[in-house]
Amino acid sequence: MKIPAVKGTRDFYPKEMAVHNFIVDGWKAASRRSGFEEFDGPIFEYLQMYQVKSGDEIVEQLFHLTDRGGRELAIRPEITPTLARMVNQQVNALPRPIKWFSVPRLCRAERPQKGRLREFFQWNIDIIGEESTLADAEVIFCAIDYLRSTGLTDKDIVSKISSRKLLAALLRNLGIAEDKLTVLYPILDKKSKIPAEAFDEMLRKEVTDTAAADTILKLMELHTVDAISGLVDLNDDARAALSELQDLFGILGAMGVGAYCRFDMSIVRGLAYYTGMVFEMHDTVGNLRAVCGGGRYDNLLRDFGGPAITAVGMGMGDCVLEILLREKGILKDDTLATKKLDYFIAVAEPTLADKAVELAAIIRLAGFCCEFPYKTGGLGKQLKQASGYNVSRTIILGQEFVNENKLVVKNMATGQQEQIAADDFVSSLKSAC
RNA sequence: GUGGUAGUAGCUCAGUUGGUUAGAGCAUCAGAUUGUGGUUCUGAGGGUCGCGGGUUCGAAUCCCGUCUUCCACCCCA
Repeated sequence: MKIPAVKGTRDFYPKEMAVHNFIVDGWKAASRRSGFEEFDGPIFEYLQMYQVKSGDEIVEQLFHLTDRGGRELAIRPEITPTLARMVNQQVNALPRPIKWFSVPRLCRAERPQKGRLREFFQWNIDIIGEESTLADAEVIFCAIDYLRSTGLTDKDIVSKISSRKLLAALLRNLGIAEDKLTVLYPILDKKSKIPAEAFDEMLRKEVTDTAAADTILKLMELHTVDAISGLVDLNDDARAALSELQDLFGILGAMGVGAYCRFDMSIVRGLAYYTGMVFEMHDTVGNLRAVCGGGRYDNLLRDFGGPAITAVGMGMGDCVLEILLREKGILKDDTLATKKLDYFIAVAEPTLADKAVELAAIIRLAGFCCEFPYKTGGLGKQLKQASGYNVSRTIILGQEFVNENKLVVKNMATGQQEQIAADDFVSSLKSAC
């Protein structure tokens, strides 16, 4: 009986694995460049962990199970609660600021579609315990640093940045009640995702004051921080938030990634827990869903039973990223080798087959990648095999080994070959490591 | 959860108004090639036509159901 792969999952054959590793290796390298340390947790947690800050709808999109001890568990749909739990457990012992990253495998029981599967990987970086705008800047910088390292430019991607703190202050200034804010965030977040008329209607349903709604609509169109003060009167909170944003853009400019960054009031993020800077990165063409998103959240650790410590972080999924990298021609099929050997040993004299195994083992123990053929057919066939294996050098064991203990070492790129005494070759391996 | 789309070899796809033994390219394996590789030529293997039911003398083809894919909606941590 043939059992199919589960809906919304992927199989990583060596070819796909090479692509996956290309992405993950890039993520990890960028994280380390900015001084983040890697962590990971279990792939399942108590179901309750994901009910703390989410409603029932989100819990429905969870893969959950009951174990034999009756524990209600869920496969992790995100790593942030695990991060909060882990940090809380050792919060007094960890040196600040805590700069951690992770590349967890996550599962969500959603309907699969373009750029979204039921099982995926997500790069997360977080800085915990640092209030300075420098931390906000580092998170954004690190994400841009990675994308730039793949070959994407400021023509391809843009980081849209805003501030919940600023938005909240402006909305309060317009007479929006405090409890209305959390209702309004998810609506404002849809601004660039739905037709203008539909957005207009949704907004006016919640904001009955026509003048206030008009002002909100104008605010959402703004793309420079300075334009805000021309549009509305600023109170102290708004001025403080504005100055923070200006700081942030100043730092990003000084870090050399200003061209990737743009102020965009319409970036709100649907989630309630963001309290400060929020950002999303998109392809400039705008066909795809966000490549990554994040922001500052002040209450996360506290929500999970810890102290009130501020944090800032972001997540980047592998699905949209891979689509983008393919669209931009950065990832192509057959550009990534699934196998690469330093040496392949070809056997020209069938009696030397055992010698090939011995020599291969010596080369491997010296730290090099090496294979020998299982079947010693024609030499031509073995060289063909070596070509397929992406080999740098092929060692031919033949008559000269029988007569003079010499190896033929063939450079597979140039086709040139030379004879080397077997003992010299082995000692050169040892001196190389 | 809702709507649409498609499903034929490992992959990409042909397959006539329903009609004999379902084909091609690529890939794989073997041979040409018993001391020299990526090319070329020859051959071979590989199919429950997604699965189940129905209509029919006869179904890859028509109908129903189901699973899966892709796309959009809901949602997006």
